[in-house]
Amino acid sequence: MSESNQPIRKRRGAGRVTLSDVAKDVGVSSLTVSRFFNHPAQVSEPLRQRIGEAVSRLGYVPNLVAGSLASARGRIVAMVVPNISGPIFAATIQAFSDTLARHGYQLLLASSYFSEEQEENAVRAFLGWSPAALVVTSHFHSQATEKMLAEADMPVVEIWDYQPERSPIQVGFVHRAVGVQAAQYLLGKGYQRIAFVQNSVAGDFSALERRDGYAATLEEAGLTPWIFVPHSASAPFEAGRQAMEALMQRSVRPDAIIFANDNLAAGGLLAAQRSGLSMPQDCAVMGFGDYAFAPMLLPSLTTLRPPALEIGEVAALRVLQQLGVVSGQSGADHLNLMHCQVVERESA
Amino acid sequence: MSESNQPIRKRRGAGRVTLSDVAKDVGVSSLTVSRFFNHPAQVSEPLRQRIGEAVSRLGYVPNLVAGSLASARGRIVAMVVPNISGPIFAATIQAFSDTLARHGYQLLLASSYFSEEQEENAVRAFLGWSPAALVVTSHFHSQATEKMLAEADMPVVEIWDYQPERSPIQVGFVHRAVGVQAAQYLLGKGYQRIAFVQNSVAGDFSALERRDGYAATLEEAGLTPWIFVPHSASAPFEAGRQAMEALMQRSVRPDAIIFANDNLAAGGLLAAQRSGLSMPQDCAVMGFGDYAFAPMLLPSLTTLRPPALEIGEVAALRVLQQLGVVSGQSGADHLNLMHCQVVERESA
DNA sequence: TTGTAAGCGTTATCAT
DNA sequence: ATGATAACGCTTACAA
Repeated sequence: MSESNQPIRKRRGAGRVTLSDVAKDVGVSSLTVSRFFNHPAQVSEPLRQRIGEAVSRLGYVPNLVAGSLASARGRIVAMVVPNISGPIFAATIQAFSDTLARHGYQLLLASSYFSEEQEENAVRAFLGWSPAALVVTSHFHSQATEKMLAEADMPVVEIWDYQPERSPIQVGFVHRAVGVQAAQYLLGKGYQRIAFVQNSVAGDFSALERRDGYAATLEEAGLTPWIFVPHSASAPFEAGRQAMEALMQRSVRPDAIIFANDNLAAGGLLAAQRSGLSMPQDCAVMGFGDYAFAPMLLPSLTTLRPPALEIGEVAALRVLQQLGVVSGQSGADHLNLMHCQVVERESA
Repeated sequence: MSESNQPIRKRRGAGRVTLSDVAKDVGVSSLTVSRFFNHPAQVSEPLRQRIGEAVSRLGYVPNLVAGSLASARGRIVAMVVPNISGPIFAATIQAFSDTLARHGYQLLLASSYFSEEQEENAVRAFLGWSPAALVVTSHFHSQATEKMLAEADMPVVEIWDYQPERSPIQVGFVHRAVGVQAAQYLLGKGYQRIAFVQNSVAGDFSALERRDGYAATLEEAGLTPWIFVPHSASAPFEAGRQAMEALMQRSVRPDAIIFANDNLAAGGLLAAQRSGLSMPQDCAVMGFGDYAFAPMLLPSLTTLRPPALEIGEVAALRVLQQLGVVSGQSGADHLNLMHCQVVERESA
């Protein structure tokens, strides 16, 4: 029998090629191979050649899990958004993920569906991976989540919102100001009886902030806010239809409606068409989000365009700066105020 | 001085509460605390009580990185899709992520932008995390990616495609068949001069398979396929417009056009409207994808609806079955053939 | 520029 | 039902 005392040791690691396998092959210590990856400058040129050759010949894939455990800094960034498939956050996720990937970081993603409980679960699960950074959406969190964010030993970013008094890095805009912006736009156009249709999704608190901005602006102008609340269970389109029908059969009709988002607005517009109304003559309509379909509706939808892509990019950049991966001044750059833009089309 | 010989040891682990901290607090070995999480049945009731109490009092968060290294099976699943923000894959990602999360698995996500090179990079990066499973989109991969998939020591799933002869689990539909389906639908409606407009994105090979299905069907019917190729650099809307204008100023016009996807179709429809054409009288239009705006166009868009959400759900389920997390028969369930559905609206 | 030794926090093995 | 010990594969601190 030859060499039968070779340790079997295939218990766990299923025979993957390891750092020391490469090291053995080249005839150096595993430390040197590690340096080859993390500090190539510290390895001599001839050695670099031979190691590089061995790495690709052996098909070595660095075990990032082991690396993270050893260094306590994994190249993963975790992100929680209300939803992935909505037209709003997808662009942010995409930009965020791409910017990270360009620097060797991967994205761990979960959605909260505007539920603080689900957000909390996601954050808790993420923390176990000790990600390099943690990104959450808006400043509305459960107490437990707040606590985790405060104690988390890593950069924390809040996106799609802007609360200068909060300590996590803020990348977004002030929703209340967006409500003001919408109301002012319509007032400037001469509309007087301006209604606001709330989102049918209960947990969308940011939409309520936009509503508050609208209400305050109307009151300042000496007008009475007029808020319609759809049945909370209904789907967006349906809620928009509901709102439009209810509002237009009043004896005193609104002359303009701000919908909490473009989905609701689209539902409203279609309902109006069906009733033979012609917009914006009978009633102006304004949305929020500038979803892909906004320019294709009839009439095309006037709406507010949030800087979705920019938020993703800047958030990623701030994370990378905090991690020291890319350079950037330190000042008050935890504040990143952005703005929505009125996209004027036919409906208002 | 009291206890000044306490080991400093704050080198790396940044003072997080560990398993053995909890164990020390309760007065058991860390092994028992580990069991409390992974095999609760093996821990006696009174101990379970005390451990549970200590865990929440100390705010212990399991270190998933350490756990993964020790057990060589992390609760992470990696997924590569062409893009996140497109209207097509978002629903799949959402459903996939949610189904996984329900079973304690997290989603690691990256996008390839229909580039085999970017896909390869993403897969390579993911493998380092030794995810529990790996999901990629379609069967078009670089050689190196194929090799990695073949050698990966974990369940591999290909979604949005169906190639029964391939070994990874297949969850999706046959794109060629969808091309046939579209052509047959239009032929059935009596259209004769049916054109196909290719995607302007170069790497979208699946769209080419749909085209081939269309071409074969026309030839079988004794008709000549008529394929329009937009400038490869142009954006989808723009490409659709381009195609529509080019095709409609021919002396012999098509009486129906199949666009590679709904974005192109929307561009085409808008261009037609602008030229004063009325669809489908002057020319029928059919898309692919059933994007959110399809019912809101004028005319509303007839298109093929892919089972996006279902793909995500089933893919997640198959992964969980392979991992033994949920039960399921073993047979030939690596094959999951689904179908697209013609959504008949006004445009064709 | 290269190497040695000591963890990182958990789970698998084997024992009691 | 519980525990002692040895991995898991890598990186940091300290030497040489």
